[in-house]
Amino acid sequence: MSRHSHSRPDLPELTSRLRQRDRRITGPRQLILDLLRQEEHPLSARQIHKQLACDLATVYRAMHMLESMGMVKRFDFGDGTARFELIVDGGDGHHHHLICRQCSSVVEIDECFPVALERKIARQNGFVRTTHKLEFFGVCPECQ
Amino acid sequence: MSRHSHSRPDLPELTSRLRQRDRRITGPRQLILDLLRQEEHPLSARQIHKQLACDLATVYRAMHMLESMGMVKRFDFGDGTARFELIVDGGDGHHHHLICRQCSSVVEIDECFPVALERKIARQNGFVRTTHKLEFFGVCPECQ
DNA sequence: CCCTTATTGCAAATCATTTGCAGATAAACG
DNA sequence: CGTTTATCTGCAAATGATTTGCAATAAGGG
Repeated sequence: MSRHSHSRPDLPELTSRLRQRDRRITGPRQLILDLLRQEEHPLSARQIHKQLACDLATVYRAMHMLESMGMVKRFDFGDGTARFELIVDGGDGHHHHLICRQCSSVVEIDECFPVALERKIARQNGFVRTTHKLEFFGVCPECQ
Repeated sequence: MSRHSHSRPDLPELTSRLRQRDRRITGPRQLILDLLRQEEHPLSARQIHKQLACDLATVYRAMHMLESMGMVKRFDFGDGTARFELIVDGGDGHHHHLICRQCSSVVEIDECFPVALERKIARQNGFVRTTHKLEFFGVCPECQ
């Protein structure tokens, strides 16, 4: 069962989380949340900005706030542009992607195998509070 | 056995590879190769530049050339700065790191577990020519 | 409805990286 | 060795992502 079968929060559900944390429910924030809500894949700040009537700086500021609130997760596809995804399942949003290096299409990878590996590596090196970033790259069926 | 027990090429060995590919053996390139040769961990262009008497742009240009020649590997620690490591063992330099989010110290992880996983994910999604980027983050013993 | 304070838009700043260009210099040749 | 020539380098300016200062605006409480 894919994580995309998990509940996608509706907009009031999302904005109420802002209210609970003393954050104002503004026009731009509603637009941004509503857009992220409908997206399966991570979006860059520029992509978000292009589709909405609000400033780029506002998008970046909103992303920082939402990230610090644990509502969005930042991903890094190695092209120098951060991408953001709404966390939909109440967890920490940890998962991975498979990205086509030709057309940049994205497949969400729901399973996370490296956890066990991560624990082992952490233990071996005396590290604590470990996480990891893992993304896969290749050429998708369409681009072959 | 750690990959750091593998042979570390000496400078003439490295520069001769440039000659074989019709690349000039210049002062800056020798400095850069000699510095990378002595480093265990990836260095950013800025770090390289700070230690050498050559222009930052020259460092970046050298990195591109060396990367395209398969002599250095680019790593991404998620802080918006590329880091480069000399490939020492004749392979493709593929490996991973464990990075302290406090002091930025780096541990090289020699094993690569996700290969099998990568194949499975590639097959399931019809992707070909896949790779992956995987880095671990945590807090090192000193910073705890 | 008013007040206070968070938030926004806009422009300018910052940071990593790239690029244009004229001068320097490896490497080939005689 | 000197000449030649294409490759490199340094410097400065351009680029692209992201951040920040600040005055104007707008939530949300009273």
